Amino acid sequence: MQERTRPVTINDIAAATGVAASTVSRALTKPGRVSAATRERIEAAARELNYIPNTQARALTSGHTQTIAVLVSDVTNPFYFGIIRGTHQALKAAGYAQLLIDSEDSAEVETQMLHRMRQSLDGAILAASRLPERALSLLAAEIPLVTINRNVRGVQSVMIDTPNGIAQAVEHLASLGHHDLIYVSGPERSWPNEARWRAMRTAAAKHGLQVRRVGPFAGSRPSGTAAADAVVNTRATACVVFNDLLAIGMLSRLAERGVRVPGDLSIVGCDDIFGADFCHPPLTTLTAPIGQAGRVAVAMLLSRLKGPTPPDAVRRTVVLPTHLTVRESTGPAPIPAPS
Amino acid sequence: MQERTRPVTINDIAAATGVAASTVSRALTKPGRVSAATRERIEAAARELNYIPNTQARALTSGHTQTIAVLVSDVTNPFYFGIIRGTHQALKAAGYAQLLIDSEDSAEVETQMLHRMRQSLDGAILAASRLPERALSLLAAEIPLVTINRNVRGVQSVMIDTPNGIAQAVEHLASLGHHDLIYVSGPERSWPNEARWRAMRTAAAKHGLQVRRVGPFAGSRPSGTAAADAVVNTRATACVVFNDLLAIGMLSRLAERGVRVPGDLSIVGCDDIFGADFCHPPLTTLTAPIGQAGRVAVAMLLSRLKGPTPPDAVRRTVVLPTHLTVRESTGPAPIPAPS
DNA sequence: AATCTCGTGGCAACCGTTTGCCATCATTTG
DNA sequence: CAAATGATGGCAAACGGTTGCCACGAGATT
Repeated sequence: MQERTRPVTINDIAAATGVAASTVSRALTKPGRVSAATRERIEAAARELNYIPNTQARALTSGHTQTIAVLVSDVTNPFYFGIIRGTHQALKAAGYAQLLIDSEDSAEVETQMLHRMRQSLDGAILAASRLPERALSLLAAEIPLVTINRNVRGVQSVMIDTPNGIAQAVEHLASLGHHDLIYVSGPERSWPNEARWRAMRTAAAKHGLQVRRVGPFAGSRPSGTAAADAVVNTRATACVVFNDLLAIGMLSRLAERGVRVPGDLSIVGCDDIFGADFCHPPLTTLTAPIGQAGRVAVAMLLSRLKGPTPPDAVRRTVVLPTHLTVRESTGPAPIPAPS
Repeated sequence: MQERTRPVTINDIAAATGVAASTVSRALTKPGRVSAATRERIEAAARELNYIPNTQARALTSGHTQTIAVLVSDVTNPFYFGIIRGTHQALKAAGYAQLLIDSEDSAEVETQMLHRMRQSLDGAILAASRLPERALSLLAAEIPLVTINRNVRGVQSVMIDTPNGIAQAVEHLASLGHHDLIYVSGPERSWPNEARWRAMRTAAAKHGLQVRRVGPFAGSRPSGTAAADAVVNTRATACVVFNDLLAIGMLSRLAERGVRVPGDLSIVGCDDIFGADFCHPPLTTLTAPIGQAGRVAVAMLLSRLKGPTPPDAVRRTVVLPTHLTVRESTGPAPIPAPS
């Protein structure tokens, strides 16, 4: 029925209460700055008129947009769902909006987007950045940044301690009698991938086990085919896989080839994403506190936006623990067939 | 090294080229309005200085924020991944930013958020709105809206034609010799849920099959337990389930109870979400073009934002076809045990 | 040759809010 | 009782663009 009405502004409130616009502004944003009496009158009027502050105008002077970008390298990767959920919750609770950006696995898109939007953002959370270290530092000087699973000097970060979990996984496999392990590598330039591989080697060494690596593979389901084939060729009896997505892809291929899991081959994934518990067989995996990672990242970012960077009060890096969740994709090492 | 530099403004460019700021503005936004020569000079300077227009300031006068909100009822529901991906792609291509909002399945949050942000948005896409029809119409008057899977007079929408797919599913089950069908119902107030149930009844009637309904259940994995138990009680031989998430939940419970799928019970899901192909057994399901739905929704919204609502040139409702993807959760009806 | 057009660019107001500075008045202090 | 102090509110200038209106000059028209 009614025309699209012009939104209520502070001027309308000022007119309604007979004070200046500046007083309205202060009453609404700096509670102590005006007398309690007038503040109440103004607040009443604001409620009455159903006033909603204009974010754009606010941002223009204050420089704060109340918006945080969350960058993921691929929105369809279930690993990020948890993160997105976590950041979303925390941001919403703090009154911030979440701008979701898919960097399409491209460092260029990542920089471009961040650079172009920097005036519209108060900060950004980088889940799995593909950026080289130098570019990341540079960017961090332009806009407040928190990375997830990426450790760069001078940039706050939340690290998921998968390496430590890897040790648990290797222990688990060792106790099942496996001697010959494979690490199925993810993308070469992925930071967590390298960390996992290093952890795997040290853990294997500690238990006196042999460990090799195949790959690199993309951390996606389709790559599972090639990965599975590669692993089968090695004749190893157990493997730890870069992430669950890849592991699930492998599962399909192995079923196709008639390789029994865990009868012939035990598999450990990483992350415990959606699906890891209902694939077949359910995946033994390193459960990562993904949602928490998102929430913590937001907390770090926001605390920095509030206090003007108290040098050390803000912790630079937070490490979140992981643990091994044993399901059905791991089992005793097969008795070697007499050759 | 360098201080956080003040961003380049239109005035800087004006100063650099010796023209007025207004001319710069026009050169950059209304190409025909200035002479080619000056425009080129200005563009060169803009490139040179690495000028990035300030979105907030632009929005203030123009009223356009180049931002579209995408509302989902639960970010962690894999059904929305596809939609989010689709909208994201399309929006990015058109130079819009995507603001992701989780309505937490609450009509109240939905209205609140939309209302509060309406000044910061050019429009919104509602994937699975929980809003009553009236509220939706009202909201549509406030801010350009496109709904997905929700048909309300006067509101543009993208409909996924699952009902038609249901007919295919019933046909499939009929051909496998099933006579006694169950529809496992989703949330009561869900629009698509009702549509699916209606389609199921007419399809069953057409084939002379018996069909009942159990539920309502939440469209989530945990609800699968109760749903599975309910279905087993009915002694039906086949069921169509509101969505894949619920179906996958049922699968787990059925395995636990020793009910074989499809040996004892055939199951058809809806949506073909991530995971439907690798659960156990892989789910026969109605494949919905989810990503496309997101893209189409964006296209509809943007075309309306451009042309000032050419009454009919903009189609009001677009229907997207679905098809049945047969995997391994459906099979021949069991031979009834002699009682 | 005088006028009409049109293309081009500048001026200045405006979008809604924030904020530095000043004026006012009441209260406290010496 | 005069002066200093502090609390409170108004004025006006930003913030970075956009846009209506006007002015100027060149080419076209009569």
